[in-house]
Amino acid sequence: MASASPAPAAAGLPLDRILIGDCVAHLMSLPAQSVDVIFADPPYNLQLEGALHRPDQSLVDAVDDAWDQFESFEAYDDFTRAWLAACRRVLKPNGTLWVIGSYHNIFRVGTAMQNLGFWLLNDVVWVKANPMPNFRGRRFANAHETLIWASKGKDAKNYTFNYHALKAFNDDLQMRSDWMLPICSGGERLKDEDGAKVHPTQKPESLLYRVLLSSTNPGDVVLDPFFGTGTTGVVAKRLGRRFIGIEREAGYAAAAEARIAAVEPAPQASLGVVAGKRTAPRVPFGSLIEAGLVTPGLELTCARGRHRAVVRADGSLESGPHVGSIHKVGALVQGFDACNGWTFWHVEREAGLQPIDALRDLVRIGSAVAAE
Amino acid sequence: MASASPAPAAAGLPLDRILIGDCVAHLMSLPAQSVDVIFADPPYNLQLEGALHRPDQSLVDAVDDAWDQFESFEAYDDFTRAWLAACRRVLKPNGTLWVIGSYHNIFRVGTAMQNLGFWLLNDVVWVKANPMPNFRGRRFANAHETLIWASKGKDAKNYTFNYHALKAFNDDLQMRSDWMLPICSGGERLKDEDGAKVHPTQKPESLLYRVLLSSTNPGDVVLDPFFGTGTTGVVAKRLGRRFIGIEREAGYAAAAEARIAAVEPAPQASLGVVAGKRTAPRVPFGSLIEAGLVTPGLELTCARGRHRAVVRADGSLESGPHVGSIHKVGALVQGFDACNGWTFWHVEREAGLQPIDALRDLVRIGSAVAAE
DNA sequence: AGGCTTAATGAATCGATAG
DNA sequence: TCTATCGATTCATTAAGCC
Repeated sequence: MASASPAPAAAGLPLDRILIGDCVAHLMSLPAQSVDVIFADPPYNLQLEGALHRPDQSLVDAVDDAWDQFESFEAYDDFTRAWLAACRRVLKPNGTLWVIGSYHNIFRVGTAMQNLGFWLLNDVVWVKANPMPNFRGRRFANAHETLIWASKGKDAKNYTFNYHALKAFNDDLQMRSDWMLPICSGGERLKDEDGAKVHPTQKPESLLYRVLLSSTNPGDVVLDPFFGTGTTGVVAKRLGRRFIGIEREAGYAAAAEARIAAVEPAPQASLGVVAGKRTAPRVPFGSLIEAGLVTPGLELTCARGRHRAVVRADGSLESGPHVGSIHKVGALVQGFDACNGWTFWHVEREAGLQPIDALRDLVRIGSAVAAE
Repeated sequence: MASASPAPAAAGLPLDRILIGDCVAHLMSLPAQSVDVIFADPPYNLQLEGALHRPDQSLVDAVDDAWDQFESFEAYDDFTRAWLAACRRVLKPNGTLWVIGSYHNIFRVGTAMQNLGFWLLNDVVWVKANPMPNFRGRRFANAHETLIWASKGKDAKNYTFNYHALKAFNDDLQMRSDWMLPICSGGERLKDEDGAKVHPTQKPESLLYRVLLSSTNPGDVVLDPFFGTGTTGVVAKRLGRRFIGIEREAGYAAAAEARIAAVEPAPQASLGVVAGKRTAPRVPFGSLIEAGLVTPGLELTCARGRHRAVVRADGSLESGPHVGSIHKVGALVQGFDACNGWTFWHVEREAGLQPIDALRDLVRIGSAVAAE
């Protein structure tokens, strides 16, 4: 699976593979506008000095790897602009980019993203259920990290956001920008033979699960330019998404490859996401008349019975002086600029008042059955 | 109390007063290295277009004031650098600076702070207990704002941080970087004769209470260059700190002055407002999947085994034609309007059928155990 | 008074499609 | 590219109104 050779320029993507080497070089060799989502966990530029001990004098295993060392803010900014620009080229016009970071680097990353034209959709805070405490008592316990989610530009509005799936996931309340999740520990945390952490900043699968569930569809291509030990690949495989990993250190890539190979994908049938009305086939009001569910002359009312209108043969409504579509007349009788006539207007049924939206559902089910 | 005359250059500070005018000009007339803490709530540079309506067609009262309009990122950056540099001069060597913002501006502010030499101590997220929802279903609900807390430089280590006071405040757990607090509403929110809000972005006193309690001592001087309606002054007076407010709009300053005059310095009386314990974290059904306690494809049944449903990867259930949350599908299969999915749906375990609510308890215990 | 229902509102970068 | 139309979308809290 792992490979050090650059991907062919325009002949398809190296799907479900890990490219070993510098991410900017590899990104430049991938076709433009070819991936759906990018998740990036770049070096945080932690700027630590000296060793940190816990109150019991044990040593904290800090992130002091060479890849996290930069000479200056300018050097870090140069690095950041380079990989962000390379990612931008590879991203589809309606793709989105996720970046995770801490206060050490996230402000510089966010600024660079805005300067490159990315349009910020949300910042999301990963609130850690079990963060490392602050041992010196000189600051607040650093209990969160920040993710930035962005589209390619202000006018790129057709990005993927599985709103209803996330809402169902969250017990029918819309998902918020604060996610409380435990850090990566226990059996999920990769350890070597000595019990040492394989990677100092392995992200929990739960975090990537929520990222990919919200912003990708099954079959989408997810690229991770700082693949590390491959959490992005693990969750992508489990959720039926394709991944492309780029990792500079062969040791991390090897650990990732073995880890991903052991993953069992979720059953295909369970991968569907809850769809909203936006994805349902459009049914004009006139179809209800054609289907015989509504007859010309029928009186519609609002839920309270305050407003009334009569159905005309051409699918328009008439209410006093107002004539027009179900939406237009609904807006006019209320004095609003706009109105969703499907949920505003009701018909009298045995069970009481019913929105005409329910009749539309009947038409949809009917045509689905007829199509089989 | 309010005054438009500049403060004398070196003859003491205009304590407990509001200076009306541009903050950079006023800051330049104050003595260098003279204030202990600065709290700044600058314009966020929201870039709104068009009107936003709620689903009930009511209009969202947006922040469209002239003071929040900037021509470009460059103009906003110039503005930011100017006030930050002026603040830096006035700050004592061991003083600290707080800035609050949202994803629209906070990345630029944080970058500018680092570039000017400020040393970031923490970023703190104000998680809103009751944020405004997302009305169009196209993003995550923007449920937090970010504060940056910084010292004057890497070597300025003798700043004030009342670690033990905060720990006692937080039920003997060290204070974390995520603060859940309600937005400013009710009697605390300033309204004019017509019932309209006096300031569009009034901050809650509980937020300033925590800021000043953590990073100032009684008698310290707190400066706020974007004073608005004076929440910083209110809390400073209540906590026995001195304040200097700078505000460009005389109307805001007048409201602040009247508000502060009515404040009784009585710390203990206000403690109860903010000392409220964080309630048990809500665990949505999706978290059980993220935690691996439930896998996509698993079959759930009701207690009698009459109804069955399959778990999907997005945290929804599927039962015949019904797809949706645990609650929605529970209601649909029974023909009810509502259902508590947590107690209705069960999983097969060695000990027999078990409600999924028991698994939720495991998630809560798991994060608590991991935190120890 | 008290309990219930209805209305109001908050730092918001909040469409898609056919013609 | 612009315009008109269709029609999708909300949570917690406070306050007011109504029996």
